[in-house]
This record gives sequence, structure tokens and C-alpha cells, in this order.
Amino acid sequence: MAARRDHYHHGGLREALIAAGIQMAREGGPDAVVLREATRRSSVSPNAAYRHFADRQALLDAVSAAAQGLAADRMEEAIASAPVTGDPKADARLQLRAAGAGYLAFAREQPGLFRAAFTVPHDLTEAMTDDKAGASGRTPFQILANALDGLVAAGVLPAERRENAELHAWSSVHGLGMLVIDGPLRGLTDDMVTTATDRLLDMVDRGL
Amino acid sequence: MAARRDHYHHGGLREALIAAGIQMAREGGPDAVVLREATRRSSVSPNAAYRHFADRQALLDAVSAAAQGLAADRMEEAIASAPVTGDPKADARLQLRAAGAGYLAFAREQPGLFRAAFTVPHDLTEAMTDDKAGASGRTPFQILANALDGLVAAGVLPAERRENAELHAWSSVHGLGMLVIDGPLRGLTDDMVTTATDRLLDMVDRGL
DNA sequence: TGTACATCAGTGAACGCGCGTTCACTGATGTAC
DNA sequence: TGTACATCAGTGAACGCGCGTTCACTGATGTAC
Repeated sequence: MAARRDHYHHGGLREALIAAGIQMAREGGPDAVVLREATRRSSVSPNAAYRHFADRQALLDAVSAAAQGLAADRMEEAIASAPVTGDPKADARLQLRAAGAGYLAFAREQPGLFRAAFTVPHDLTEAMTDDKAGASGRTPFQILANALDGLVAAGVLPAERRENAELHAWSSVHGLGMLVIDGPLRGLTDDMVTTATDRLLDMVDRGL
Repeated sequence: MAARRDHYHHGGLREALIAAGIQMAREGGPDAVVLREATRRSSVSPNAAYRHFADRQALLDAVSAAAQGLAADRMEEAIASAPVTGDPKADARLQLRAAGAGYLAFAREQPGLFRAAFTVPHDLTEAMTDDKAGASGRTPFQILANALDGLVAAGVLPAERRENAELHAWSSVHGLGMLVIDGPLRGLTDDMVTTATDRLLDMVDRGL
């Protein structure tokens, strides 16, 4: 952040507001993204935000997109550190597992951001939009799609099941995430969640 | 509702407030459950609610429990109208499918209630509590458990996979529900959701 | 290079709103004798 | 069966709060000549 705050113009208020919004989402999910508070944290008057966002929803959308980018980063990280066996089939599966595990790790580590990322209205058609990409330039959806392409390429997954696979993998993993951070499975310990994740990914693997 | 509203005491204010809360949740999810509005809809002064609920959260909890009961009803309805083949194995599977389809039907038909039911903090240990039961006296969790027991009894599902099965089935179906009503899959048409549900249930079936 | 001026990104004050919650109260109800 | 009284379930008014948003404004910035 190149914050020269000694002159009148902020220099990067839009980014500062989004950063503040991300922090608030981290602390309390999408509902905690409060426009006035974002301006306060940016040391700016409340209405200054309206130079950069049409309204509160516009800020929330930007925060959500950024949160999706962070989720993508976490997935890439998990994929990068996944074991490699040398067997193409096994490796393709391990990549998919890692993507799922990364998604769930993000849900557990940053439940507020997770909800901000995936609980706010977006179109499927927007799911691959650039501003939702992480450092790698890929969105969570693209990363998942990529892992599934890998399964097909390795001959693990028959091509005709490709489309459904997307749905299945995403739903399973997303559902566990929601149940664990916000729902009836809230009481589970970290250990329980880890083994549950493992078992779930076993079953996704088997179901494909 | 036996509402004799011509005398001082309401006669059933607690129930009226919950009913109003359910209606609000139906319209806008858990966040829309507003204590003052519930009293307004019950033709009562704002603070009257405090005779029956410690605070807003207590009302929301009651509404959430009631919404879980409605979800249970919808699942039972789907199960009751599931096809019967006579083959015990096939029938056990069809029962589980019906339970899942009912859960997702509830999510689509009553997205607000669905979120109020399953998006609000509850413990796993509370998941089977009576006040979350539907007309049949069973909670969504119990209905799912029951269908899985049926799979084991029919010899479709090895007993040692029983516990994981719960997690897998619930996560998958819950995830699809969330993605469809609130998340990145929001744009899907009813038809697309129906076929997606079918495919997802195929894969759950296969994954078990 | 210096100056006039349009544009841009902020300020400061105020708005109406609805919320959850608390206070001191009063009318209705049920029970004991 | 009638009455005194405790208890219960409401009323009415008010509180402080923080929100999103709008208004009229002014200081800073960049561009044309």
C-alpha cells in the first residue's frame, strides 16, 4: 500500500475501502461489511465512499470477488503442496483432492471470508470472471474445472461424466463447509473436520 | 389459531410471534426475522415479546427449529410418494433419493426458510431435538439417518461405511441447495436444478 | 515556464429510519379462604 | 359463592445506536495555452 496520507487526496481509497471490507468480512461475514465502518477504517468521511462505489452493495460485491480470489489462492497452495507419485492417474486424483481440501481449509480458516465469497448472489456466468481470480489468475471454479480436466486427461473420469462431476465435487465440498462453519455441524472439532474431509473426498472420488 | 383477540391477554402470543417469524424468514431468510416486526404482525406492543423470549436470538432459534420441522415434513412427503418396486435393495435406495430430493425441494420452494433452518448455529448434539421435528415427529437428521439405516438393512451399504454415509449425503445435498439458492449457481432454472439434483443423487448413490 | 480553469476527490453536517431493549405502569386472570 | 390479593401478560413511552444516503461545499490536481 503506497499510502501517502499527508495530502488531500487519498491516493488509493477504492483499494483501501475494499481492504477494510475484507477485514470486516473476515471478522463477521458479509453482513459485517458496513460501508460507514469501511470509511472510518480508511480515515475518510462516510460519503467519500460514494466516489468509488454506487452503494453498499457495490462495495460488498467487490469484497466478495476479492474473497473468491483468496479462496483460489488457498486452493492453489494446497494443490502445489500435494504429493506427487509419478502415476498419472493417482496424481490427477490427488490434485482434485488437494483442490477440495484447500477449499475446505479456506472455509475453516476464514469462515467469514468464505461466506462473503460464496454466499452472496452471483451468476454462474460470472463465476469465472477475472476479478474473482487469485494471484495465479484463476478463480476457484476454474481451478476445480482444471482438476477435473486432469482426471479426464488421465483417463480416470469418462468424458461423458465430466459436467456432472463439477456439480458433485463442488456441492459436496461446499455443503460440508457450510454445515461446519454455520450449520448443524458447527460443534465439530478441527480433527473431526479433517477426517470428515478425508472421508468425504474418498466418497467424491468414488462417486465420479 | 384460536385467536380471540377481544380480551386483554392474547391467548397465544408465543405461537403468534413464531408464526410471524416464520413468515418473515420465508420472505427474507433469518436476517429478516425482526423482533419488532413480529410484534407488529401480532398486533401487540414491541416489548410484549419479552414475556416469551429472552431476546431476539431466542425468537430466531424458535423460528429456526420450526423451519427444520417444515423441512422434515417436506422430506417425509417426498418419501411417502416415492415409487416402490418390491425389490428391497432398490426400494432402500429410492427412499434415500426421495429424502435428498425432498430436502432440495424444500430449499428451492422455501429458500428463506431453508436458510433459517440450516444456516443458524446449532450443535450436532441438538440436531435431533424434538422441537425440530415435523408432523411425523422426526427431524431432518433423523429422516436421513433412517434412510441410511434402511440401506444397511437391505444390504446395499456395508455397515462400516454407515457413519461417513451420513456426512456425504448431507453435505452433497446441502451444498447444492446453498449454491443454488444463495451462491454461484443462483442462475440455474428449475429444470436445470431438477436434473442437477438427479445427477447429484446418482453420484451420492455411487459414492456410498 | 506561468497562469486560468475545469475536473476530480474529498469534507462536514444532516436526514430519516428502524432496530433491540429498558422503564414504570396497569388491566386481566386465577387462587385461597 | 363472593371477595382479596398475588401474579401474570400486556401497554406506552422512551433510550441510544448506527446505519445508508444526500446536500452543498472546497481544496487538490492536471491540462491548455
